[in-house]
Amino acid sequence: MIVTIKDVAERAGVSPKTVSRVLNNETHVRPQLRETVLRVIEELNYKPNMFARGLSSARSYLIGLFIYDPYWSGYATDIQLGALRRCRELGYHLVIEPIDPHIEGAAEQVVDSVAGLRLDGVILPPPLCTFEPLLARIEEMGMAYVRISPGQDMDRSALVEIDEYAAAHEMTRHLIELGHRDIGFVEGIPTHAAAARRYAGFKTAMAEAGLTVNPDWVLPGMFTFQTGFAAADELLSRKGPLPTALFCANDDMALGAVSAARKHGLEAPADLSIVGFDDAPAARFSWPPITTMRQPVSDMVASAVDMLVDPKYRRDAGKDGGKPAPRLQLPFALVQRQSAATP
Amino acid sequence: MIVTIKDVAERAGVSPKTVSRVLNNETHVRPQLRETVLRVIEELNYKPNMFARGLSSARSYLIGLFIYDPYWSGYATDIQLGALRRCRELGYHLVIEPIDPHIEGAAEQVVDSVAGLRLDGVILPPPLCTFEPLLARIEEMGMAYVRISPGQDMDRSALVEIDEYAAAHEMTRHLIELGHRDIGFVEGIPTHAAAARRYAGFKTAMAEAGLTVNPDWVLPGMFTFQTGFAAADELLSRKGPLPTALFCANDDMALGAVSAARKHGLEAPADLSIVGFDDAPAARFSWPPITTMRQPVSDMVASAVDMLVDPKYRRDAGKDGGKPAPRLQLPFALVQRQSAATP
DNA sequence: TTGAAAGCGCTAACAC
DNA sequence: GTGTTAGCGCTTTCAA
Repeated sequence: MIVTIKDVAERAGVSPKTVSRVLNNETHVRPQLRETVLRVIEELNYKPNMFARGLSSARSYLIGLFIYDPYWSGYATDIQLGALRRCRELGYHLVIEPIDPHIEGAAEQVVDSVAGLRLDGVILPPPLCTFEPLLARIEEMGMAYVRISPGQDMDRSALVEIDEYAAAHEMTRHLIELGHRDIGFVEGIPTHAAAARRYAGFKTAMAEAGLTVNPDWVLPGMFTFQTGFAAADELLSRKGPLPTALFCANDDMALGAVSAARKHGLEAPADLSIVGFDDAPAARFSWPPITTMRQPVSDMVASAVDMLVDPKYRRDAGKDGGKPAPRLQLPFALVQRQSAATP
Repeated sequence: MIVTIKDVAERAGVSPKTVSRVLNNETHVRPQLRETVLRVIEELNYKPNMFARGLSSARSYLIGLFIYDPYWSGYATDIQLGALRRCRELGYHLVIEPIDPHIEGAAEQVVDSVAGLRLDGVILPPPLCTFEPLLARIEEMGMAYVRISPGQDMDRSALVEIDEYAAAHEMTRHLIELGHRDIGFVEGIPTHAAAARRYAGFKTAMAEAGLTVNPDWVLPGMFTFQTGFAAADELLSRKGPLPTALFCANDDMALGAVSAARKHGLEAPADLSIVGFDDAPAARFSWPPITTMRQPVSDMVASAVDMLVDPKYRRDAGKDGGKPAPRLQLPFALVQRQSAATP
């Protein structure tokens, strides 16, 4: 009923070890023999048992993706898709584990619970990539991991990112070139280091253009629709002068801001230009479509998978303090849509 | 370095088998011995190796969730959360596998690729729960599976659902009681059987109230923001008479419809009542918040996990043609928010 | 370039 | 109630 490596070996007239060699693309197999084995594998529809494999070798063909995203923004969506896609391409499987940093001991518990899975590595997107208890436990267990856009501790582990600072700088330039001088900013989660770098890029671009940042127009946000809504709602409720443009640190908040503006009888971009960051799916389909900064999130996570699969990151690699942790920077791109225009 | 069952056994002064018994909550272990073993496990921070376990037993402690949701609606979000949560509670892990039904052979390929994982079962949410090639392959492989809201083939396998028909009926009644007589409907994906049952519930409720369904006001949709937007956009562009309420077969489309209405200078609910279905997270936070029908999606999937973990659904259970496939129906609830009012 | 033997860490089956 | 024995299906030695 269930086909094992022995069945394949018998039918192909070779030893199990030879089949194993073919399976793992090892060298030292006569091309002709390899062909035969491959054919038999096909014929018998043989699928190697991952458990037997994992038990006797150092690899599990399993990658972990740790997430915390209670509001399931478009960002988290892309993260998953990228990981899923590349895992599929490489013959790996993805194990997703949510972790709530606010729950005492949650991180440790999750890491322990996957310890038995012998994951080949784990991927840490924001905000978990800067969650210290989690990092500590992962390192303690000797697991390989790659962080996505941590924005700090750059030499601590492999990471993939975009230049958040430069991207925010470019977005701000875009607003300024459109003719805006009074620009507000809705910040992201304070503990998310990338959020700080976006704000830094904004501030620098303003200063370089000889513009001052009005502190009253810098609002707190948590990267969610509601906090974007709340920030804009609060801003637009005031008596004083208002900015002509609002730079939200991500798309979900920009969407919320558009909604809040509407509540105040204001339309984007006619009455207020609103831009986001990330290029989440919803930014494309909302009304108006949101001008944003595209981050190749899927590609970033796919690269993270690549790093984990690469032999030198595997858990049996051993630390060679020599090499610095690899740091991959992917390109970003301004996506002009209809939520921003001349004031 | 790595703690095995033998280490625990030695330290506790028992045999490995006894440790195994404790691990698996088997009977026939003296309470006192059990205590000792548990303490040693704790002390040594022992984590059973899933591979060894899976290799020698029939269980993998792995559940598969197959999804197809290119637009990552709120529905898919809840599906995942429910599965993740219950798996965590039961000590299982979730392996997520996307399948695109439009790609020739994709289903077969995915099922083959997880064959080596010996999943304890797979969960099939819409629209995959009615995708024949997938079902066929899963059955061929002898895998246990539970479908979510398939709406057809009710005796084919275990399933979890709500009474879509009754729910849509109730929502329509709500609109009618609000005073609406001219009600439009935006349909869901045609191949999604549950979508048809929602429409049926709508039609019956209308008929029962002596109201006619204007076929011009029944628009096609695909359960996405864009198709909801497009449907409403098209409807509102017409010269003729317009409905006073629009029942969208899910929340994402309702959100799109709200957006389209706005494009035409119409506000919900003042100018047009718009309701959805599902109670997706976004329905709560949009402006206006969407009146919708709550489906306990998370609980439904959690129940599906329970079914799969239950011994009698495990892959070593064997088919006993006697028992009918279990069918679990969970309660729904009307959630009145601000997108619907009297005409 | 190939194969034989010895486990990997756990649990099933069977003793005691 | 508890322990012993024998694998699960693969990969790793190491020998040929």
